[in-house]
Amino acid sequence: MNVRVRIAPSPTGSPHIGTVWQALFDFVFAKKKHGKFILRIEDTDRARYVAESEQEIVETFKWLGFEFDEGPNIGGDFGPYRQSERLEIYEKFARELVKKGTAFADEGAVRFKTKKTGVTSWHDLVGSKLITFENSTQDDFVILKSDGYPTYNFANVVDDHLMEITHVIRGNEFISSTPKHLMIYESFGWQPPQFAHLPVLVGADRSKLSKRHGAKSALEFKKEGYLKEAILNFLALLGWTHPEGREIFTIDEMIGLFNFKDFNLASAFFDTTKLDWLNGEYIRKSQNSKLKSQILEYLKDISGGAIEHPTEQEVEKVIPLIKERIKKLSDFIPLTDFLWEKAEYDLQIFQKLNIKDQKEILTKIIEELKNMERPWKADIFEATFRKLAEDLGLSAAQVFQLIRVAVSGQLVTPPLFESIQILGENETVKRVNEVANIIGS
RNA sequence: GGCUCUGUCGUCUAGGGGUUAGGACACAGCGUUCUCAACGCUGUAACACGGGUUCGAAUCCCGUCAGAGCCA
Repeated sequence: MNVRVRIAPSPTGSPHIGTVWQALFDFVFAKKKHGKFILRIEDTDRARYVAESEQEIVETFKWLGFEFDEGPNIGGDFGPYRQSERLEIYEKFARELVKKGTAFADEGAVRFKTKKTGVTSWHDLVGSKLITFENSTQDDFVILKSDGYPTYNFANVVDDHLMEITHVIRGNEFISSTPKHLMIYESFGWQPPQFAHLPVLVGADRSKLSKRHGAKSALEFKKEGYLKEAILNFLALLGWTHPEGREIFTIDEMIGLFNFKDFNLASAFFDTTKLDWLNGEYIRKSQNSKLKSQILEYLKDISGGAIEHPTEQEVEKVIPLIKERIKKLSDFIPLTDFLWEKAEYDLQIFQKLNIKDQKEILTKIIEELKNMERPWKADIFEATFRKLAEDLGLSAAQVFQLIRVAVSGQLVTPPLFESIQILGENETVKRVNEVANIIGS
């Protein structure tokens, strides 16, 4: 059997993380079965239609690597994959059902006549279980609205059949409408696909993640400095478990091992705490050269154009210093900007140091800096200021921390010696001098 | 309200008749340390509740409760 799986988002806004989570399993299953992954735009809800979101859907999937085999392309023709351009098809099939007697006209709309006896059931792939509905609970339902647009229930079935979809993988909010879908397949005499109803992702209030509840779009995560590899890995961990219990794995590894039977049926709370950790893990194990281009690309992205500083060489130099200190690409900025920009000083910060006579100490530090042979060497730098600390009756940590704040205006920076090396001898002395001048005794 | 799905540490989860209920994140403590990280070690923390079956139930069955979804 040639497996064909579709993801069918509605263009009601930039796809949020719940949609991406669904798409991940659609994609992984299709690849696992060496089948086709298809994108279809379900735009029959005209009230909520947002034109740009079609492009955002394509852009998001492309960014995450969900290459689809069939579907619209950026800037290309959405035509056949957009339901709004297939209205005559739904109308034709609705008429066919009326002719067969399983649907009837009702105040301008067309309504499907459900079976009222017996049961409708199917074997759901997720959790491998039988789900059964009494047909007596299924009311007649509208398939074609009076404005000529099909309802979700109808368009979905017709398109899935026409596109020869073999596996319908979607959220379990559709479990209740599946008996309706099955009845439509039956009255056409069509072979229904297999169903896999995934649990839904929920937000802090335990209700389904949605834009209305402030669910972030996938592209916002990109803006916040998350790597796509980390996002994908994190999403995979919600509901699915690697057979060896591994927490870190690639999508390719997942494709080889995936099975719906192993899915956890409970809805998962989307909590980014672990995503932050995973993102840090991915950054730490990234090759320096790769991380360099990721950071440069990120900086360019958020500034919306070319940037002067940091340059490629500057980023390269600083990467070993920050690699273990950033969880997100965005963390790069506050940690390093004092290196390429003028440091800003809030004098209150010096009080937090809990060191007396700072002006005098800074003067001594400047003296040492001026006497030190250039270029400064890390070991000599360290020995010099350890000695100075001892002479002043201070701990080495106190002296280093004072230099740190004097040079950066911050309590937290990358390692001091290395930072100063990037800053340069002249700039370092200049900054310490400035601080010594503005600080009170 | 009817129907359906789901309940294991704070979060993501493993397990699925006999386990000290395992792991990861987070959190706390200790170590290392020029700050912060990273790293290492240690710790706190869970089977929703009630019945039943059984020698034995977190695990199987029934009910209750709770949450979610769809429909009205």
